[in-house]
Amino acid sequence: MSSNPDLRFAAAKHEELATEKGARTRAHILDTALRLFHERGWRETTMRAVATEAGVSLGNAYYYFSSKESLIQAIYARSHEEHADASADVLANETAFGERLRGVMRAKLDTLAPYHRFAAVLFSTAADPASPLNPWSEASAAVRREATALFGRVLHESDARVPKILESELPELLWTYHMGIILFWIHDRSPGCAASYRLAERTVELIARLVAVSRLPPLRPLIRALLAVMDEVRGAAPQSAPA
Amino acid sequence: MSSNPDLRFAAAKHEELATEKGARTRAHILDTALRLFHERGWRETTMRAVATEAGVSLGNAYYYFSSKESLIQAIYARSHEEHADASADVLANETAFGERLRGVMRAKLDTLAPYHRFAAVLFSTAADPASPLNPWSEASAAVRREATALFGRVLHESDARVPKILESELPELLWTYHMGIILFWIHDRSPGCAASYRLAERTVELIARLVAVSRLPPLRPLIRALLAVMDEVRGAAPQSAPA
DNA sequence: GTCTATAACCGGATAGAC
DNA sequence: GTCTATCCGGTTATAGAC
Repeated sequence: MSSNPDLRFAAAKHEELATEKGARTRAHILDTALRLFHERGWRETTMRAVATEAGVSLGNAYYYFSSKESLIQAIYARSHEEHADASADVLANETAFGERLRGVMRAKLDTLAPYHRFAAVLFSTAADPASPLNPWSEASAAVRREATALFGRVLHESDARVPKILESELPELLWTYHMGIILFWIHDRSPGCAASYRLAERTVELIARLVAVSRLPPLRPLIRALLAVMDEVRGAAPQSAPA
Repeated sequence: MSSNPDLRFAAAKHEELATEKGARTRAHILDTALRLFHERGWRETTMRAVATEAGVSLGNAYYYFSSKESLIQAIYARSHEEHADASADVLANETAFGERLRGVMRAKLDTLAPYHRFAAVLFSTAADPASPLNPWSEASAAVRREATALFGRVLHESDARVPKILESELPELLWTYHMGIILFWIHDRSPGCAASYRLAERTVELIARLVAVSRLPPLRPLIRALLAVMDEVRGAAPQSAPA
């Protein structure tokens, strides 16, 4: 995993290939940034403040993180790992499809919680097709693949029986769904993001039901049409990230 | 419409209440900005360049547009009006639901075309919950309502027969769908955005079919669950826009 | 080569005079 | 309503230390 240059560019460059001290400096800057983002928010935290608080010069901070955004990229990768860890338990012990999905979605919201304060910026820069943070960008391909695989495990090691044509596509559909929940969560101002948890519960149930009825004959052509659309979407828009 | 302060704040303030000259200056700055965004892109166009090209000082440009983003807001409102105009024809003459929806979606893509070059920024800032450009924000409420009403006309003046419980909610679902198409379009790099048109065609057909089968008894509980989720989503996340 | 620092550049935004 | 002058913060150039 950490050998993947897309996902782990900075880590590979500094934590593996470079010196011990460099790795520690980098980690320290990242931790400091994370703390300041929590305390003050994203816009309110200047790179100068991050550098000062971390006890390094501004130029040095930029040596490790090429931009303020790239700090987010590092946080993004960290969050994904936390989610995978938090999902391990349900994935190992549950067999019911609905329960597995519910557990993974809960784990997602749980692990995201500490980032809620500045998640808006994370997502909004991620929405820019030109940004490497964009989920469809090359830079994000590795994380996206891994996350999709996670949803693949939700499905394939479960008791669910779905039509063959749908089976291979469903993980990606589930990943897209989970992005939708995140979008909602970003806007969620309810205490403890309770609304997001509730929404996840309901939609998980809805999806479980949809999966259950997916074998009904009259729905077959609809599913086929849906998959055709997905192919279409996947085929287009593979832009790289221009500077 | 222009009496609505949310949608038309700047316009109301300057085009209606202020002087002739001020209105002309404002329009000229906006036109200049639009041209420069086309020619150079968003990031590459500086406020200084806009001011210089428009023949005004930097401070003066900021007198009319409180931020670089607020230029986009003005463009956003303009685009919506263009869409409504371009949709008038199909809405007046077509009766088949699928055809009406197809026409309105085509009109959307047609009218959006000139903005494709810098649409990414438009959308990415719009994804920020704190941004007034956000479709769910108070500032956008008026445009959203109008756009939803447009999709209401697509449905209600058509020949489609849908279950009662769905009838009142479908317009908002269609609006959400149309946002999804826009998201795709933003990423679309195919010549003339042909992929987006194709996707719209396919999804319109898919939706028409879904609407047609929506009366199947076994789907009734699913629809009910879907509507419950929509209620949930609507209830939450009504954040205002902090500075 | 790896790391750190200082000084400067650039552009968004604001203050305040006219 | 318009300007000039200035601030502020992201980013870069570059020089040197280890």
